[in-house]
Amino acid sequence: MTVIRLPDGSERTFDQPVTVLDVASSVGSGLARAALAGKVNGRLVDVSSHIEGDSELAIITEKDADGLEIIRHSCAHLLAHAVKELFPEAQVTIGPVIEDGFYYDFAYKRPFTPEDLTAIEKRMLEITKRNLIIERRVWERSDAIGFFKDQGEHYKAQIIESIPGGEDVSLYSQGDFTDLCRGPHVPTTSKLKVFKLMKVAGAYWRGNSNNEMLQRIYGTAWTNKNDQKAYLTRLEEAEKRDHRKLGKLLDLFHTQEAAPGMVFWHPKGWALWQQIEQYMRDILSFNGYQEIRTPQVLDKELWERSGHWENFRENMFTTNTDERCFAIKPMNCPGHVQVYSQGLKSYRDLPIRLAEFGSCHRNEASGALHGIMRVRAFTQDDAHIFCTEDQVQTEVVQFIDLLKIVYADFGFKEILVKLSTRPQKRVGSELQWDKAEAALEAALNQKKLDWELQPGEGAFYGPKIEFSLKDCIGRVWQCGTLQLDFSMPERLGAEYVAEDNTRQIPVMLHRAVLGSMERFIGILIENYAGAFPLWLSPDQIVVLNISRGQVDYAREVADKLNHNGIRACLDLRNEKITYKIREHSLQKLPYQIIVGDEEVRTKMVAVRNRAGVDLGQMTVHALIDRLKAEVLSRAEIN
RNA sequence: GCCGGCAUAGCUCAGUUGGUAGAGCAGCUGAUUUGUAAUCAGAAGGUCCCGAGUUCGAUUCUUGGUGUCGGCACCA
Repeated sequence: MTVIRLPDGSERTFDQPVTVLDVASSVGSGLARAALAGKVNGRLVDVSSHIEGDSELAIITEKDADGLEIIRHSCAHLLAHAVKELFPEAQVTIGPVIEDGFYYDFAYKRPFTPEDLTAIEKRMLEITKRNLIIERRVWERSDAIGFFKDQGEHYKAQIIESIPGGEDVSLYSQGDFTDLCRGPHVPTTSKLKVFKLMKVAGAYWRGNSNNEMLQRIYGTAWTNKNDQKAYLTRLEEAEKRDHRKLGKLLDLFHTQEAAPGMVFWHPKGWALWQQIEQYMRDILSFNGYQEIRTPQVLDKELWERSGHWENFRENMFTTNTDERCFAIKPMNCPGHVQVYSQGLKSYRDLPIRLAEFGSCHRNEASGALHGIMRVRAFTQDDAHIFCTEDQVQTEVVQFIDLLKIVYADFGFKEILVKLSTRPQKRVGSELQWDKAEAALEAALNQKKLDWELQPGEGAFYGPKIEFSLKDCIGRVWQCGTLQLDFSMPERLGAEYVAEDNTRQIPVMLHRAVLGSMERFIGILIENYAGAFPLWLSPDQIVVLNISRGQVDYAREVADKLNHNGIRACLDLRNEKITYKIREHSLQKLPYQIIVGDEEVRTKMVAVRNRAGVDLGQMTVHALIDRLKAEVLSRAEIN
């Protein structure tokens, strides 16, 4: 006798062994039809799977998040099936679920074209209509390897070969197509209804650039047409927020062939930059940092000592002048250690926090460049904290607090936090790494942050905490970082005199809140869609005259605003007021002042915001007070 | 760096089955002096990314670069 407990608490008793589908049928035929999989004691299984012993069971349908995930996974198989039918010579490799969809990697003699994608998608649809049963079968590992080798599927055979010996493997078949897979899958191909192939791209076999390049086909899949349509609309909308598009539209910056991966900042973009930089400067000085400035170009020898030369020589810009080899700094840390090391430091001086808006150059791979998010010349809001081991935890916690305040002020609500630990290629002893990793983990837990572990992703000199933000289409970009470094101070000879009069080596924390100014501004543009809050807007308000008669008064108003610290501009062009309003609204300028004969007479101004909300008439002084309050609050408009 | 796409006026984009190109907006000139998201008219604007090849002739075809876009790899 088997007792099955359902999520609503009810129990069903069966005399003989049952499958998930049997249980679903016993509840109702509707549920049986909707069933995509089952969750038995927390483990996802196929509907056809047998339930062993008394169990808790949830029937998974398309209404469950797990259901959508299974649909996407099955769509990946469907894609592989269609490709094998159309291109029998193509070899299949892997096809996982990703956010909003799935992909599958193929090895094929020529690249797939957009026309191929159309044909493949059509074939996928046909296969769903065949209503093929998707069957799971467990094979012996060696049999499975033979099976795929016989079919010329060498990649699949390789994947199974890398599964530990002795373990059985599960294979899923639909019609003539069989793929290695853990599952579960939907019961029949007809369950897959809403999907779309999105793009093809190259991807290395097993993610290793020494391996051959495969072709990855990306697709999206949903439980219903509306969700898919909403997703596609979301992508279209996101494109309008693209920082490259807005950078041009709002005249913030440009790039050109003469300087790939480097940004030309225009007056408006630079005004935005300056606001951010000044804001950070205030925050730093309030939190006990001292700002410094270090040379752009330093002797190669210093980079050899720091270890950067050995690790990143390929990505460093160098210059040979007067028979000496210099490197253009890719990092600020060696420079900061030089400043620290001027004059003997006492334990009483620590912690010392040296900050720099450091301009760095890295010769990034051409394919890595992306708008202003990944560039070759960038400015870090960098700082290095020199402290004792005992002070590390406090400093890390304080930094996390500071970062949270800053991100909140810029309107970011979703911050992804990761802890990256020791990489293969590293300096420093195992003991140092143990201590460093433990210290960061302790701080994260003390702040009760929701963090993810990234083993092996740390810097060569120490582990790091990464704080990432998402761009308009959900790509994740690392911004803030905190790196613990027990090695660099020693390598570069930093020390302090301890309480017992011995010379000790300080611990160094590398940290940046925004990361790179360029990247942060790029994300800021996308998050606000170019409609910045008042405190960040390059131009905060524009004064518009209706006709020639108000030119003098308009000038007077703009002057008064500017003299009171408001970034005001004038538009006295001989254009209709509706034309000017439209133009400045499209430029996302926060506020507009309209002055006509009436305002000249009453010594007032008529104010509206970029969304078209009429704020009525007021005196210039009242307006200034209002704007100043809004700037201080850093509030978002509308 | 790797795989694939793209590169035409300041911007957004048409176009040429090989005969050196066109629109809208912006800019310029003129008229209009306007009350809350586009006033009208005129003139002007191009190394069709760069180099080589094929051809009587290349913006178009071939090829080599550069930049850029989408991924992959990388990211101190």
